[in-house]
Amino acid sequence: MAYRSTERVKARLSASRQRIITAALEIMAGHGYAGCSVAAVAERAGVATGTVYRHFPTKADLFAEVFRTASQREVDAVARAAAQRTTVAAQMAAVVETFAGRALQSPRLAYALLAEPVDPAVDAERLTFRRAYADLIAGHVAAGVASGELPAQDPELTATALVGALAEAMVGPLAAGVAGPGTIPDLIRFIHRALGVSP
Amino acid sequence: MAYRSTERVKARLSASRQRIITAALEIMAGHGYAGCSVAAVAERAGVATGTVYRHFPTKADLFAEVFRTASQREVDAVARAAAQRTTVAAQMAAVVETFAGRALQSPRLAYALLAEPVDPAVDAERLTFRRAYADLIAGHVAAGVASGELPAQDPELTATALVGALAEAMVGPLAAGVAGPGTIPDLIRFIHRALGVSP
DNA sequence: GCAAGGACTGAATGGTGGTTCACTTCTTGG
DNA sequence: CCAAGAAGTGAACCACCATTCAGTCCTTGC
Repeated sequence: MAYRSTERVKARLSASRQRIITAALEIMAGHGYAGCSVAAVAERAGVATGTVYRHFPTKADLFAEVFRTASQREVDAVARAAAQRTTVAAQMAAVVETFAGRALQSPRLAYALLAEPVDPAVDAERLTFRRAYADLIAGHVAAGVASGELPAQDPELTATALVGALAEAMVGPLAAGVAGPGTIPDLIRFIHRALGVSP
Repeated sequence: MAYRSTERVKARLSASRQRIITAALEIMAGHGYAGCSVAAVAERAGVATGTVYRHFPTKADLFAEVFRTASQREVDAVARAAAQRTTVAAQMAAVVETFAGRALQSPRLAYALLAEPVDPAVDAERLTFRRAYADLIAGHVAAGVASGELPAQDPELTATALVGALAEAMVGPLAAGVAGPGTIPDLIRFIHRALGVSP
């Protein structure tokens, strides 16, 4: 045997794979999923289209990973912001502010992640994205119920419904490019009421 | 001139057009939007594919109308159910029960109308669907705020968020085919809290 | 019955874009 | 430097389907 993959090659492969994912993310942020042909991603990553298929079996697999990466980043940011607060009320305010703030910062990407039409296989990844948010929120809600800060309720259902409310409330502003100044505070008030935070 | 379209022909044309819409709806209810090739719709309607294009300029136009028809039916049913109640609390309970009940009755269709990936042009029609629900809810909320049954709030934002909550809460059950027995009552409680209905 | 003109047909067309693969280039151990 | 084998290339391929259109069938008023 005259060839065995070495560390240096492994690193280059991994870097190449990463560049493809990054390129896909950048195109999504600029032109949405609709602008993400495999050829365009490859060109931006500086590789040939065929090379994309050395790293991902299908386009759907590539974008499943792209969605996973982007989602993780968003969920982490929101989780980090919430973790710095002590009451559930403050935690949920942080969730809304962070989620909405970041979405409005990159509206095209947020739209792609939240609502843009995509292949069914990629759509499935979106479910886990929303699920991750729901889990995050459900954790805080359950803690709030346990501590008595919130009234008794099903944390899962509350969290799911809140994720839907948050996403739906952002679709309009994302399409418009900006949110009215009252939107975020109003949304926080809505969510506090929905949680049963005592006024 | 030896030919002028007569009533009988007009009626046949209109019936044919209607059959195409109905066929599309039936296929959506059975196999989702994904199963709705023009050829499949035409076959089910008992016409040739070309005939579809004598009634609709493009597939997107056909499905815009299909979505509009189906949506209107849903919104009307929900509006009718809500109109029979007198308090906002009862009206919103009726909204949830009717919306969720009907969705669970035809889960595939509900999924197609709510969340399935579709052409952007058809997706736009979906926005008006959600908008119609939001307007319906916003009307009741505004009345409730005016009468003092609900605390001060932006009825538009509340309604939008509630539509999102409702839709999101249904996606899981729709995928599963059934909702847990507590889902609908819990959802009603959630929505009552979110509206600020006094307990 | 017949001419005019619309309705209907469905096989052929065409555009799109994901996927492949024969070939080239690079990497490795000896 | 060489042979073996992997990585990279990108033009060609192909499947899928919406859309078209030349030919056929119907309907109408005379």
